[in-house]
Amino acid sequence: MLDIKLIRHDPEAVKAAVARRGEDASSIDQVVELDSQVRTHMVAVDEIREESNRVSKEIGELFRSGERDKAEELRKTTEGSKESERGHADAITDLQDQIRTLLLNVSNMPSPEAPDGLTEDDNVEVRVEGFDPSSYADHQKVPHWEIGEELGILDVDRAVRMSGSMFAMYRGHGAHLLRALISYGLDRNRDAFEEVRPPTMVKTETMIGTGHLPKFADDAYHLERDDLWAIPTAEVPLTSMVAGEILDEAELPLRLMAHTSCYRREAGSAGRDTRGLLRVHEFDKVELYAFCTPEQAQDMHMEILGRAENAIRDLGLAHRVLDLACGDISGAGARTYDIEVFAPGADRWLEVSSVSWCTDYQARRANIRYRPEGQKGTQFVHSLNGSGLAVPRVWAGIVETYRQADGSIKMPEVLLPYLNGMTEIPGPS
RNA sequence: GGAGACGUGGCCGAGCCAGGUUGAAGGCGCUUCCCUGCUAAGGAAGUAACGUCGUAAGGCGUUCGUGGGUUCAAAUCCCACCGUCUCCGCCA
Repeated sequence: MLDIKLIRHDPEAVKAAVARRGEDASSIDQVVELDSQVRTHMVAVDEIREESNRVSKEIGELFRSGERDKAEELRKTTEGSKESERGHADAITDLQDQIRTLLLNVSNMPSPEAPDGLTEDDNVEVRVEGFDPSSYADHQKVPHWEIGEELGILDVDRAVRMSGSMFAMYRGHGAHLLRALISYGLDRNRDAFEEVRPPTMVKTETMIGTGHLPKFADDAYHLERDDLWAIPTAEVPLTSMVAGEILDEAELPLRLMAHTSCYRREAGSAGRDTRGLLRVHEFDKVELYAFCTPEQAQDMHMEILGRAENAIRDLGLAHRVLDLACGDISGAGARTYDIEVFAPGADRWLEVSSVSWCTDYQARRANIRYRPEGQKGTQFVHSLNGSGLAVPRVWAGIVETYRQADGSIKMPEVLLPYLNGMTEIPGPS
């Protein structure tokens, strides 16, 4: 959520920033207008309350000194003020609801450094590593869904039978590889990030706090009977972990990581990318998350990006880093870098991480503050998040990239400590 | 799922039954100062957030789990919800 004071103070700058995303900024003008009405009513309410507090106190004193008649007389004078107060108070509630609804649908202002442009075609390629299209042998040009079936490590058909399309089931060595990737993703960040295993089903208000509701209700799974939502990412519980709290500056940056299942209905993408693991309703992910001061945010952004990229690099996967154009950054982000892995079998780039700096947009919404040392008062923290390791697509990249001529799959060196002696997934017998 | 107890400031904990000088006693913690050879002990003062008006000093308002209600007046009475604890039941 954007800062109402900033909007009040400099609406044109806010509109200009929002417009860089290609979003309609007219709601900012509405907010300014509604906000000034709110304050008019607030002054009125405060004045009425001040008066009635004063009178109440007087009545109390009269009662205590036994002057009941005078008290009764004074009480009569308060008649009517209540309705008036109620009228103003209701107006405030109503106006603030309108403002909130408008603001919840306004995305964060992109960083001035974020590249111009409205679509993914405008994303800026920051670097490409290990990618040479001519270097792939024929045995690598087999999509992972075919490899998975051939080796019995990925069973899409049976997963679909029990859960419907866009669900997958890993088996045998495939399941082992998945488990190794999760441990690998967590362990390499253990030096600085606290490992958390949060709930994956949360209350409605939790989803609202992180901005996934009400706007994206169609993208999430909802258990009606208990009014619980399946989280689309660990970002949801990790943000809520400290929602409403005031953190000590000394504990910032607060680095957290979590492995969870993530659940997405993918409502808008029926029929797209449905083969294999390209897009699934349920997947495992190691999420990196940090709360920090505005001063620390830039470095933290680079740190999370670096950690996510190193994990991919050390796995030996061809990848590239994109600096997302304003129009392609998701709602809460001010600046986002995507990491994409090249999958030679599927013959395409797969997004495996999206590292976002959300400035104080999420913190404002979830009310997460800190007390700057030596200063009075509190300030909103900055929040940052990025996938440390999104399992299915990395799994796919490994299986395709490391496929040998005999159909076996060599395991990347860095995973060996997690594989109990398994150095390859054997080829077809 | 059944029965009962409970939710107060950074923390502990009074107040609630009998509504009113209670933004809330007392203690701990923290900050500043005094005293003291050092430390400890002791003394004094201070110690919330948010909103709004104001150039400012400051004023006013809101907040005792959350949201409603009763009342001139609610931490205190009523209702709903959320959560915690104890016992029983069930269960990995």
